[in-house]
Amino acid sequence: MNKYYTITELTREFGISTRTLRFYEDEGLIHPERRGRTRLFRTADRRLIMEILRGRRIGFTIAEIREIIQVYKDPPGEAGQLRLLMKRVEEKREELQQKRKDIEETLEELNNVEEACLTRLAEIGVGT
Amino acid sequence: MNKYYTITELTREFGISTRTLRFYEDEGLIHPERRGRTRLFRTADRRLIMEILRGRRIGFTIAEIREIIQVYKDPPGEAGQLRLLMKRVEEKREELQQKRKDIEETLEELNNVEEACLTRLAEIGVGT
DNA sequence: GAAAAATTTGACTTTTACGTCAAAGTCAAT
DNA sequence: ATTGACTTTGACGTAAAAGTCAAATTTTTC
Repeated sequence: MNKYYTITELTREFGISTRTLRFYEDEGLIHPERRGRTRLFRTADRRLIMEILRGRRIGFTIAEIREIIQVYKDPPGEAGQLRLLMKRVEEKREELQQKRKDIEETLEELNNVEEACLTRLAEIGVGT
Repeated sequence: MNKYYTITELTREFGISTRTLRFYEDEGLIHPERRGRTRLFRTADRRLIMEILRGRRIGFTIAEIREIIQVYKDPPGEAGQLRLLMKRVEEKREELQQKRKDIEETLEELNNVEEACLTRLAEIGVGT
């Protein structure tokens, strides 16, 4: 079938605007096909968008996301480049591990807040 | 001793600028004491800054961070407010869990990239 | 107590990631 | 062929989170 997605189908699915997708195209993150001037999105484009949005949720900048996509598209062949890439990977790993730790600590705090709320609610009104 | 920290001590420790700390003060996140016009930071301020930076790393906005600080400073007493807060806590929890999942997936991908690099390096140059 | 270093304030600028039009083109259905 | 929905392009706008710069104070050090 090789179905095409229209731009609004995708914006609805992902809760983003057409402006956002156009922006991602301008930034070179996606390259939907065209019929005339209208963009036609393939399944591959859709998957890529999902990855872009994941990167966005994590807090990656457009430049970082572009870089990641780039590496997947054509991985470096030369040894120096490979080592450089590995260094960058290691940096990113540390950043993400820190972020994960931050998140876990914050989740803990959310638990405390919730408990405090429940306790307080029990104190003032008997009904839950 | 009840030591004071100067603004630059803190900027150096946390790798941020004085502008950032002033900005956080303008935004009502911190309230360092003053001797004349100069800011004097206490240990409590320092801890608060650490929490602000953690929030920042997670991707919280200033407004969200302010809200969190506010809840800690004076938790709501009224039942309706408490329920509202619990709802917000639940939303944040889901957001953070999603983010954690995103991070874990990305860490997995980083592993793959690293392995691919190592494989490729082994292929081309024998020396590691 | 004078010079040097640090700090403050205020105003203006920048960057990122889009939002918001407006005008024109396009396609699907009537 | 026209209506109406959708899409594109381009230009300009915006909000958040600082950065930058200059001038005035203040503090510290010798």
